[in-house]
Amino acid sequence: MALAAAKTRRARAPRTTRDVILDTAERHFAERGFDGVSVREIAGDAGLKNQASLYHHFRHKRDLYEAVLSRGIDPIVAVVTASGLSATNDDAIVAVPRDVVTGFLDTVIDYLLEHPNLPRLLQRAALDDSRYLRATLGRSLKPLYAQGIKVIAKSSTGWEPDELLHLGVGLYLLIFGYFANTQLIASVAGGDPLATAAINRQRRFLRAAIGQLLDVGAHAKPTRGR
Amino acid sequence: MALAAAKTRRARAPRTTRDVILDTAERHFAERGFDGVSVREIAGDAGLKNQASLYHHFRHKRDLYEAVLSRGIDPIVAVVTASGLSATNDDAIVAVPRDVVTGFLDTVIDYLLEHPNLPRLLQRAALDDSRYLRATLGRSLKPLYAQGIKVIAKSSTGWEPDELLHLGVGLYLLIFGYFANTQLIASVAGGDPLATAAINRQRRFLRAAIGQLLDVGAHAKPTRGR
Amino acid sequence: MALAAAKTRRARAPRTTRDVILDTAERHFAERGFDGVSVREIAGDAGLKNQASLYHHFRHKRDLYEAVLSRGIDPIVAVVTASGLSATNDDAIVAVPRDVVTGFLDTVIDYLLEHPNLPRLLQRAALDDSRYLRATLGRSLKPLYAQGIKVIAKSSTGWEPDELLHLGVGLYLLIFGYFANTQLIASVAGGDPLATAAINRQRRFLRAAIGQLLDVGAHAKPTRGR
Amino acid sequence: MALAAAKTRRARAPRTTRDVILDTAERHFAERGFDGVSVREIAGDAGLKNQASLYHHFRHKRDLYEAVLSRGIDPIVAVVTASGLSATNDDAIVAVPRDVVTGFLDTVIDYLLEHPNLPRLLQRAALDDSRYLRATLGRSLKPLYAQGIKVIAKSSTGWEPDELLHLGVGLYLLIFGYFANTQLIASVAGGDPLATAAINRQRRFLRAAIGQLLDVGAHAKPTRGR
DNA sequence: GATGAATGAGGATTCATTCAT
DNA sequence: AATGAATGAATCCTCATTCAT
Repeated sequence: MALAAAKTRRARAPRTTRDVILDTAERHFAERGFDGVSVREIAGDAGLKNQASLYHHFRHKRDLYEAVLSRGIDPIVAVVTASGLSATNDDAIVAVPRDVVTGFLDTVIDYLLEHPNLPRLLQRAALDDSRYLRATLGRSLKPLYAQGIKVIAKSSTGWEPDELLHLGVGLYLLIFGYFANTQLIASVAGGDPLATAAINRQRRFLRAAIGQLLDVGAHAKPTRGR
Repeated sequence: MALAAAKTRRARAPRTTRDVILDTAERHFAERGFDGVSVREIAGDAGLKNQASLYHHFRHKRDLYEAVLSRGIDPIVAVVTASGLSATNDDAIVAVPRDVVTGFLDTVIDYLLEHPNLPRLLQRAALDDSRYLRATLGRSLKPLYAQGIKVIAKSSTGWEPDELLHLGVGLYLLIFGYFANTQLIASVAGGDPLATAAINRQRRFLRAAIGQLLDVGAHAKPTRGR
Repeated sequence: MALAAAKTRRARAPRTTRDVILDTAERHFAERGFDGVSVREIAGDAGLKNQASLYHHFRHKRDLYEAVLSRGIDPIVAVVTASGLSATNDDAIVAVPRDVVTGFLDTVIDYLLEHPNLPRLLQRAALDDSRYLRATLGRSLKPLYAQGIKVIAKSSTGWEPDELLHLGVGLYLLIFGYFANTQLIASVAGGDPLATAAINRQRRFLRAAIGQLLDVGAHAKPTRGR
Repeated sequence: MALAAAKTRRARAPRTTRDVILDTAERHFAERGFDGVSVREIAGDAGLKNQASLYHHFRHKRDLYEAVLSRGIDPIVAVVTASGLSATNDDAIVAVPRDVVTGFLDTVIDYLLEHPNLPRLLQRAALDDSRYLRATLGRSLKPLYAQGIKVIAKSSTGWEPDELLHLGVGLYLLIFGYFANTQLIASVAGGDPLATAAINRQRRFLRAAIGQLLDVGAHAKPTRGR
């Protein structure tokens, strides 16, 4: 399928200089942020002898950054879209069976494991006042979120309509937050959060947790208000 | 109570230059990160005529940053510790009743609302490979997390022991993630995530969600393994 | 001969930016020392519009300084080595006839007159705790000194072996000290120590003085000890 | 005598802050030069908590430097003047017997050993275009040199009158150069040039060398001219 | 497509010095 | 006599970017 094809291409095809630059930049931007990385570093680590060479491929540092972001975000959007959790026609949206959720989770997690820089990269972009995220925001992120909320609405029980937005955010945080904060988790909890065993625990935890969150069901929710 | 007193003091007491610098730096670091802020900016916004003056109070930019972090983290740790969710004696740890959880949530949320820079500041620090977080990590964050896991263990049902670490991380992400990502949420979901109505929805959502997550209860969890 | 050729090349060849920087830096470092000169000054006097340009050729001020030192010291070492006062094979070392000493002196003095910054530059480096001299020290200065002592041993009479090290230092001081301290000498003795007449007197003085120092000979040396 | 008294006073008397500053500054200026030392360093090492305190004793860094120089040079001039090598009345100048030379040498060397910073300090000042040395120059150094030449004239044989100026410089270089360049000597020759054994060798060397230089005597000097 | 060289602007930090206390 | 605080100017060095080759 798409992912395997991409993987193969990435491994076999003679990567262009542009791709090497993008890969290097992705890693650096994820690790130290836009302002923490210099064009010189990226160019050097990409095997260029001179920063000027990089400007042949990207007119500005910002352009490079946005290219890295797009290249990182678009496939994720595609993965989510392709997972059967969304539909182009609103009427076609139906409740998602639990095994589809499980499949979706596994697909996303697998993708993040293959692209370990992405979660941090996105979290950083999100913090940066969406300064550089703007380009991709309107185009793909916003509709994706809207679509996701609709699916959640169909697939969950017991939530008030206005709580669904918060549930959507919560699910996003649970899924991506773990991978974006591996450094902190390692420091605080010990062990490698990306080790196979830890990942499997996280898979189980996410399945159970999301299952619980979708089905507030018969549970008597505590008194609200305040 | 303590918070009100602090608020008053903060407002009335003749703030020292050092405090003004810290406040200004906190805001800037939260908004644009360590590398995105120049000492000149901080000094200027703090009312100093010259960056040199700042160096009279902090020997390095990094020192200032760490002072900002400590000043931000320590009270949070104190709030959590004082919330009745922890105990110095392990044997004294008991299951936390739901209304205590609710009180804890309200306290933390109130605190974060009063210090709106903190969540982003911490999220940024967490992403930075904990470079600058290290100092505070061992001292307060790590033991706080360990303590939290024990409380969760007593207060939850249906989780395997090795899943508790992930549950702890998940609860942290749900609570702090919302406040750290208000920019992104505003962009994607629209509306001001810090408006009173939104905050109240988030309070309700968190109460219900955390309730659900603590009680996996009789639910049949999906098959694990993989 | 070699010197003339070098002189011509220096004057005619299209000097590279790097060479211009080195020349400018040499003059400034000699006149005011490493700490007394700013990179801005050097860059400006070298015709660069910006200090940043200088950093394209030398990564640090210190690197520039060491390049200046090496470029200054190495030819002197070469001159001394080529003067017939040394030999690669220790067995080949023989007493140096007086006219060879005279020739050596003239060569060295001619060289110093052509590079009037060198003596001060070296004297400054020597005072600086050899901080920056280290690079050149082990490589050329130390072996040169060792070799020189051996030649002096063969060419002198009447000195105890352990006094030869001091004689070597003394000869060095006599030869280079005059050129390194021209400013002081001018102030104290009046006149221009680099005027032709003064230089000729210094040549005569050095010849006679070195002759005397090499041949303690039949002279009854005063009682020693203490 | 005077030196012993000074020594005692230095050790016993409650040194004033001003003296502590001068001592500290002397050491630092000798080691790293005027431009290589900051007022902050001197103040700190002198036990002051703030640089401002230093300005209570010296209005400018330059004033402090000149005070250090004067305090260092004046006693040396006094020592030389008191050594019997000079006279206020020109007619009273007579040839100096060799044992007086020896006594003079020992006195000077003893003094330099007690004030190990002085030689480097003076050598640095001499290199600095005598910028800061000028003040003291006319007052004491110039007449001292003139006087010294007269004594040398009476005490030496075989030198042409116009060579005496160079001989005077040469003797100065031999005596002070060793102590000013101990760092370089240590690096190049190995061993500690200020160890007792090395100092004794230097004493013997200087006695013999100066004896030789004063008495060109019957030696046939090489042909001059050029 | 790549690179050596250059550059204006700005980075953090230190400088000597002053002033009120 | 001493010091905390402040400050303008300067420090070394790096930034992103451009241009000719």
